[in-house]
Amino acid sequence: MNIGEAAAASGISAKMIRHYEAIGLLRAGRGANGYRVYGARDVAVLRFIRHARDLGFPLEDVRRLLALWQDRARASAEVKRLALAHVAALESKAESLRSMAASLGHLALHCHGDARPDCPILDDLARKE
Amino acid sequence: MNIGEAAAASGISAKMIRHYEAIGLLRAGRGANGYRVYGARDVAVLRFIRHARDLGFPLEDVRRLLALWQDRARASAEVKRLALAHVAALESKAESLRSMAASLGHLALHCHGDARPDCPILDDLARKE
DNA sequence: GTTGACCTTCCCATATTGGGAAGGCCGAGG
DNA sequence: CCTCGGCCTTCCCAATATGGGAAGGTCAAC
Repeated sequence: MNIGEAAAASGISAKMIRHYEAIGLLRAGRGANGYRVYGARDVAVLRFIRHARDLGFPLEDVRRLLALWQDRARASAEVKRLALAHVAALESKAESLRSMAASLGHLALHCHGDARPDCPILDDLARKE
Repeated sequence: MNIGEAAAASGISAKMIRHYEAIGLLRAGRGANGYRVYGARDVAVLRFIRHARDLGFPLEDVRRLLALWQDRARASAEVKRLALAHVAALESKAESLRSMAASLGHLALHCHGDARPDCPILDDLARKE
């Protein structure tokens, strides 16, 4: 299977597959013509990566998860530790965004939003502090 | 006032002040020695930028907000439009992160997290699909 | 007049994904 | 046999925002 087919099978673009290889997340065999060659196992790895990315894991975490996945003697405690740390990071970031949205939403509530120039949003951004 | 003092007064690093100037968000005067020179008005602009960044506005939005702020004939409708669009973007991203956290948290609930290798988290990442 | 704190510009790095150019390889159809 | 479309290769550049650090100029104080 060439890279295009592996991309279609895994849901990761060919561009990113090459990138993941460049940063050492994968290895790919090469055919006589220099083309990368993939098998079912490689596609499984790519899908694993995609699922981890879909959960927001940064690539460094993905690297560790892949290593754990491929280590039959792993302790699930290590996986759980990584996962819970990531959950905490996600929640923290979500809360930060939610808080920004709430602040700005509150300011917008008091903005007429018409042709007049008065605007509590700009007033707040211009506050001294 | 030199850049260091402007940085301290505005809460934006000197590094970023130079960057903002490089991308045309600000202009700064120069002294005879080539040093950038800032006044109270410049610091007010810098603070405006910082407040907008604190609300998560991307720099392109900050550029528009600055232009609106400095336009006495602005319509507050335009500011409100920008703000509400940003609120929607923030909420959408927050929801996306929250959803990831929930999915992963749910998986982690079912993971023993001990010395055994079985792990529903890895099983899920490795699912075919 | 030297020292230390400040300033300058320029390059590099982070993390992730994509666009696009220049060129090689392959299979199909004329 | 030749050509064309579609795939592959590598390499460079783009975006987000921020910071590190080098090499060198300036200034104020001692």
